Amino acid sequence: MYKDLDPLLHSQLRLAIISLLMVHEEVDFNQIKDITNATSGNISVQIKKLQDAGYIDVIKSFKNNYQNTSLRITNKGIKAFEDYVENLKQYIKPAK
Amino acid sequence: MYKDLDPLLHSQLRLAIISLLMVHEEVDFNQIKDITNATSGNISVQIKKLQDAGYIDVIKSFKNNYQNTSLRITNKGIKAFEDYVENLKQYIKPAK
DNA sequence: TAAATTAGTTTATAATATAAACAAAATTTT
DNA sequence: AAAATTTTGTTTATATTATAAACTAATTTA
Repeated sequence: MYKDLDPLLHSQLRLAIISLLMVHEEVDFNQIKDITNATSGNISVQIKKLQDAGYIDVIKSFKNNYQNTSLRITNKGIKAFEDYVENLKQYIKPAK
Repeated sequence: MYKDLDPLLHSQLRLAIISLLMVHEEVDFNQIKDITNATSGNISVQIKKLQDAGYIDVIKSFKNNYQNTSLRITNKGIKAFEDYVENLKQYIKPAK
């Protein structure tokens, strides 16, 4: 009945990051910081976890002389998100 | 934009328990064990947390000579669940 | 050129989920 | 009827996780 929820996505900050990436083609570090109000350290750690899982691609470049870290969701990430939402529905839309 | 998710509900097992209680007037310890496949210890701890938060009432009685622990959701619990779901929607239904 | 800002990483800590070990009463087995 | 087993949980220990503090390195400003 209640399927397991992917622990990588069942985390407020990582879910917010993935959610942003489902809507915007590409999102960078500072946008995430502004929108989520999380600390840089926290964001950095969660990005690495999502990257290690193959859920996102991390693109490092330079923008007006500063380093820039940009993210894109992968197909694997999209699938994981969709599965997560599908499973989650069983919890939040309880039907008799 | 992304509102904080109540940490008490953003936990797979506690969410499953609350979800069950949103559907069934009263649910007992063993039903939770059967449905969730969680260990007794885990369930016991999570029940206490939900009780401490005032989200559920815990009714201890005897049923055919054995102790029986039964749960009911409180109004506060219902409100918390509804708020949680409302906030969660922003994460899982990302709109441009 | 010293101080401040930008952009992020690494490391430490605090909280949390989870299971293992334990307890107490009831039942079954020998 | 004593010993072993089952039922119904609780307490305690451990492993994982989320999060922030401390740090690094480059750039810009005073």
